[in-house]
Amino acid sequence: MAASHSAKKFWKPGSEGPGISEERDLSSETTGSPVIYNPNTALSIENQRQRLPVFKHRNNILYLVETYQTVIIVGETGCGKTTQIPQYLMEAGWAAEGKVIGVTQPRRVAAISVAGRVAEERGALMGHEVGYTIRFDDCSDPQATRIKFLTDGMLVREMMADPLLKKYSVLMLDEAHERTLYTDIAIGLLKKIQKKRRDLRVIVASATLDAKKFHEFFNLNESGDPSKDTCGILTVEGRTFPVDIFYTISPVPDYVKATVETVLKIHETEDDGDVLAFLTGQDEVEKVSSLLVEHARTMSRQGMKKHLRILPMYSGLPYADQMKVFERTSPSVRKVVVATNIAETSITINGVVFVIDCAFVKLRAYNPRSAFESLVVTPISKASASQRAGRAGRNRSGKCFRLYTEEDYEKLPDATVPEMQRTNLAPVILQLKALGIDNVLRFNFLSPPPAQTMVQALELLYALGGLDNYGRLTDPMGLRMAEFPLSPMFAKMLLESANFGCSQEIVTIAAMMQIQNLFVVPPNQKKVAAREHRKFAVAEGDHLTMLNVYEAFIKHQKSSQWCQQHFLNYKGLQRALTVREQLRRLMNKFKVPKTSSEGDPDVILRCIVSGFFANAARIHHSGTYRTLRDDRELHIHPTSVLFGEKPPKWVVFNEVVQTTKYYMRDVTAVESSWLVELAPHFYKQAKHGSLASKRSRVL
DNA sequence: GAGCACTGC
Repeated sequence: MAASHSAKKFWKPGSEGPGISEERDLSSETTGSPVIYNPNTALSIENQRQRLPVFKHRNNILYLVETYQTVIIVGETGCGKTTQIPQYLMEAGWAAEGKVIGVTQPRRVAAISVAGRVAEERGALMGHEVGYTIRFDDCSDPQATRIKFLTDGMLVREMMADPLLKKYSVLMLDEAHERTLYTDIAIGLLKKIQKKRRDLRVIVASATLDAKKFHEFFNLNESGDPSKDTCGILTVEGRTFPVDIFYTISPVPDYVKATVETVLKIHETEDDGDVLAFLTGQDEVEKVSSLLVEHARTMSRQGMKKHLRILPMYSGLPYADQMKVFERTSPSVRKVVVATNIAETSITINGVVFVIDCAFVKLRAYNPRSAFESLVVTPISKASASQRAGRAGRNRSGKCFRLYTEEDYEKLPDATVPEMQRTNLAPVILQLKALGIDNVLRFNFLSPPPAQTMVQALELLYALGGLDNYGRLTDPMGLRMAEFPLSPMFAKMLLESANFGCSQEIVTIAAMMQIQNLFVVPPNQKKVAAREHRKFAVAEGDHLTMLNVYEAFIKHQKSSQWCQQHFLNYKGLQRALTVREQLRRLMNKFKVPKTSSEGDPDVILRCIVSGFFANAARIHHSGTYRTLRDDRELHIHPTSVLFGEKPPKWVVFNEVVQTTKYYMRDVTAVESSWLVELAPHFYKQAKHGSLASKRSRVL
């Protein structure tokens, strides 16, 4: 770990160059890309394993797991905890008698790549002794697999079939400091399981900041005598390179401009090494990229020897363009990746030596009063700043340019608000109920969500018929809804679809709505793309438009070329096929018959209303929409096919996103009579043929 | 007239 004792130096983007360095600690890091083993040059696997920092702690880790029910491991980047600890446990006998050592990851790719590495180290075929389980891809063997990597969401699913997780002897929750929704749920549930299963061991792998919180949460010792603690802590040093941190002298008025200036300054004054710049959204990424491309052209014309290659990176970018950031460049080219937060944890780009950090991130927020989610540009946390800086020190020592003052850094919160406290909880509450947690308000949350958010969730679940008057899961509706890997409104819509005679179409629509960025819009071909997309549009709205796209995709033999011609997300559509198949299987399980509307749109729309009635809006004389529930102003999202068209009187929508205004996404025109008919417990007929929510004032 | 952080089941 680097000491922070050198003189603090600052620089100002656009004026003087970066000054002397100050080294700082870097926080723990994700298990990144798979390591490639070359038998000709590499050390023997055994030798490599012993050189990892975690190896020195092997016996201590085994002692702690033997002694304590829960062990918190603070493992820094590159210490080897994820790949080694499960192997130590297996070697010590924790996988004997058919027991399994489970290791969770927040992301699918991480689960696969880490499993691959461990299988390779053990000389095992993937899916036998070592395996992984993620949605749509179970590469494990119930008899043979001893070490199993899985996503934390998958672990929560497994609890529905096996509430005490009997097959596991140890569960290690990796990257717990990220505090993703499912990691937090798993943590709460595991604490409950541990009370019934004293033999179950839990290892929480986390960054320094959160270790104490995890320890307090898991320690069941109330005697005040530390020798009776049920939870231990161990810190394992990492293996990363030092990163010098630079702050600005004064606050930066415009970080978009400052990012461009800093890239150019680095290019002029610094040695070789690629640049990674963090911004908050697609717009900013495109803006900075295009400005830099202009500068790069000018510099080439002026005969600058070293070239700049500018690469935008965000999740909505077409797959082929995303892949470009991983391509190697020639030594005469400096790669500049301009990215959203996707580059903070989800992807790792090799060769990055310089990081530029604007101090902001776009985060989901949930307003329990309006029941709307929004995306808000928020200052990052210190943990996040550290994570971003660490991206510069993976291959050799690097530099991080923070576009804010050290004083402002000190004001940042230590950690990001856990997802549990920023999201709509209806899916979580439904799942907890299905797992037998009757009183969800008293569930042992690591960070309890706002009570009002829970009440909102309970009300919605009641309105959907998933809960009864006593808040108990209904049988069969609630039980079945919980089995769908979708939010409760979708589950309700699917389960009702047989009553409307359109289960085939509804399964397709539900699957299509799970994919993001179905319509691809390359920034330089906006008009052509829009023209192609209009070909699928129908007056009823986005749901039937998506159905059209899917059916056309099938008609054209699921061709990737056809997708490209029509600016459609091919990988997304492939995913929709898989999701659809999974949903179809669940429908069969619940004996929902296959029926088709045979071209009648109304039955499909009515079925959508049966799930999404709570998300209804009517046109206001001002020309904008108002929610039926509480008369809030809404607008049709510009990505909707209904945007710019003659606005229908009544609509239902999938979700609301708040940016500059409240926008409805995935919008479909409906009849007001359907709302009263299909949700009589929710709406009643008011004066003047209008509708009113039973939960708010009559309009 | 105008907009889409990132995961996961």
